[in-house]
Amino acid sequence: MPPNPTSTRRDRATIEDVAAAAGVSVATVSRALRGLPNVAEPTRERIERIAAELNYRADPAASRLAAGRSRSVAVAVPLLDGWYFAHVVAGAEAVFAEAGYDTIIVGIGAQGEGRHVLEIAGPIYRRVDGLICVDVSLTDDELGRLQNERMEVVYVGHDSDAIPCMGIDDVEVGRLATQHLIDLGHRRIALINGQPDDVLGFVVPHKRQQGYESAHHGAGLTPDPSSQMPGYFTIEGGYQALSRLLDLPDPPTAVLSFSDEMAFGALWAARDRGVQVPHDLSIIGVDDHDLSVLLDLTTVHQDVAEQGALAARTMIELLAGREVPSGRQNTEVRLIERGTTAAPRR
Amino acid sequence: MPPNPTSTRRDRATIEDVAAAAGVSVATVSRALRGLPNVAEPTRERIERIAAELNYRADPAASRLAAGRSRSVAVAVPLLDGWYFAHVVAGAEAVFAEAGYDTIIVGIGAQGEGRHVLEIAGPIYRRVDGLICVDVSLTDDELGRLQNERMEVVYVGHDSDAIPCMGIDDVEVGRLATQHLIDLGHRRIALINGQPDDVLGFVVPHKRQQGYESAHHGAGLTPDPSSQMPGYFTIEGGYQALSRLLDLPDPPTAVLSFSDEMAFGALWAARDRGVQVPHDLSIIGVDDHDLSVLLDLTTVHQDVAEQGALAARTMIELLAGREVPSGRQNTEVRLIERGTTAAPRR
DNA sequence: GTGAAAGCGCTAACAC
DNA sequence: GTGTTAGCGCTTTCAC
Repeated sequence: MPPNPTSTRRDRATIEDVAAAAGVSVATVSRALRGLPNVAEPTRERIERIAAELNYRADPAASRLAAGRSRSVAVAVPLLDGWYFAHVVAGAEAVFAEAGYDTIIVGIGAQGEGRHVLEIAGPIYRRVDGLICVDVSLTDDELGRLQNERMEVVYVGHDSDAIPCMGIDDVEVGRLATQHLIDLGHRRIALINGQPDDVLGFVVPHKRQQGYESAHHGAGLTPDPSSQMPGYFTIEGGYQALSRLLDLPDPPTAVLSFSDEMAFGALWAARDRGVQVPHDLSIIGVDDHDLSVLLDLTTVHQDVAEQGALAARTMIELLAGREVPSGRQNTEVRLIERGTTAAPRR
Repeated sequence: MPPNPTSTRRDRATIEDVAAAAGVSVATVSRALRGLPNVAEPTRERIERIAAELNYRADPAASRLAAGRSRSVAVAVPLLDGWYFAHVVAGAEAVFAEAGYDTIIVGIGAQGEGRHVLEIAGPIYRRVDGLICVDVSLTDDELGRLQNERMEVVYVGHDSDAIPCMGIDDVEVGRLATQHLIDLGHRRIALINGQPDDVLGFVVPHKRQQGYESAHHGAGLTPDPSSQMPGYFTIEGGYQALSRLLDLPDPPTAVLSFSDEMAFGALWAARDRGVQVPHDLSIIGVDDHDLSVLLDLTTVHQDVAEQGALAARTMIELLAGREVPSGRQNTEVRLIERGTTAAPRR
């Protein structure tokens, strides 16, 4: 075979090239470049210099294969284009990038009709060191299988006592928002919820609903189940939900929407119907979406990017083998009073 | 060394397990499972059945190392939480997932101050087969280096004649929006642009501005450079930009914002100032953001998710070794007239 | 149509 | 503190 130095394989320096140039073995190069002990300082410096000159970087596939770690994590979300999910992912990605981890995104598809984690097992299998599930639930079996493959799992939104979970106090969110409406004098408070009835143990709306109910009970009121509509966490869903609520024989004077995006849809429906907000109807959301201030929407603020960042930091700790308390870690929420809520007209 | 069969390595079937169970060699298993020729149909079926039973999937790191392809792509975006970027990524991810590719997201950081592609080389180096740059530019040198490593590159938004680019006709966008305002009778039409002066050859605002200018010229008008403000493609930036425009000695009667999010900021500023839209001021955006209908914003519609999907399909073709025409592939745009534009008051 | 064997580029024992 | 070496699990010639 003729020597063919200018062919395809001109590309990249390997660890052997660095070792040869530095006059050491590949093992030493590997140690030096990963900051492991047992490398003399002058040796390390020389190797680092040469590696830089040669523009060498370890092939991730090769190190994954040899070491069993890929320095990448997956973030699973129902849909990528929702405001909430985009912000969680953004928060997580920034932290992971900083720490040298790659972020693989996996869209599960909303409404449970989509791919389930059984299927995302494909992208995830042996490809990532950890998985962050954002409002995506794993069955015990799935969780067990992942952990059996030495994968770390962190939840955002969902709850579990087996693994670390980031989120907010959703019961408090429901309570806070409902109490605000009750304090204003409302008695018929409708709900724009998530799914009609909960598909995959999506616990967030359940908990918010608990808060909604407890606020009612605390005021000696009984919530009316017939004024609780699914809004699917979309603008369109919120529109539909409020439309139906307004068709009720005894329509509500106020509505709590479990997301700002659904509240936007509700605002839209109200406008289409000629219903004056807040005079005829008060609307309160949850999230404090970037546009809520513009639409003057009263809402419960949460820091979504921070939850993503927290999840990422927790994951990094876990992957570093450090102990992390499983269970919930909540970020603060607070009521933001704006113009879409007021006392009922009578 | 004592045999230790029950230790850590209990996890997963390897290709050898499948080969043994099927009574064939690993080579045949590999061929069969990847749909390559030269496998007898009964053999293939048997192998597929056994692989399924054993829940076998090829280790991606091992195949990457052996084959040089990782079946994953990177999508680089300035920021992940903008509406536009979230939708491009969502569109691309769905297509990639369908085709069995993993999607790695890489946030570059807005405004050029962030990490540049030189640095994203880290996550990207030998880790992905291709890179989609969304409003992120590569220098010729960077592009050359990537291609030298046999990576395919596709642009969304940006322009290049060396590689395939997805987008819209940005000149037409600027022209269409400006013409709409001119047709309504406006003569002092301000602009809310992207960066103050263009950092990294971000060509999209430039082209929209060309359209803005050509519409002016076509009507015998001369655009006023002093009424062109940077809005940084953020809500906040749009707010600031309109605030400054309203402070001008001779404020505009209409403003074209190069994104709906900036237009939302402008709407907000107008409201804060007590400026009535559209009576005192017309505002038109670009995007047709999900919330534009709610804010009754006149805008130029584009299908963002489709651009991401197109980019992904193009990338898949490229990676399959099929020919793809380099150069631009535009999706349709159209004017959506809503309530924020009207004839000037006098 | 199928198998044997040589790597892909790295990490991790272990020996020195 | 450094080198040797045996894999990691797959793909891919090349024989048969």
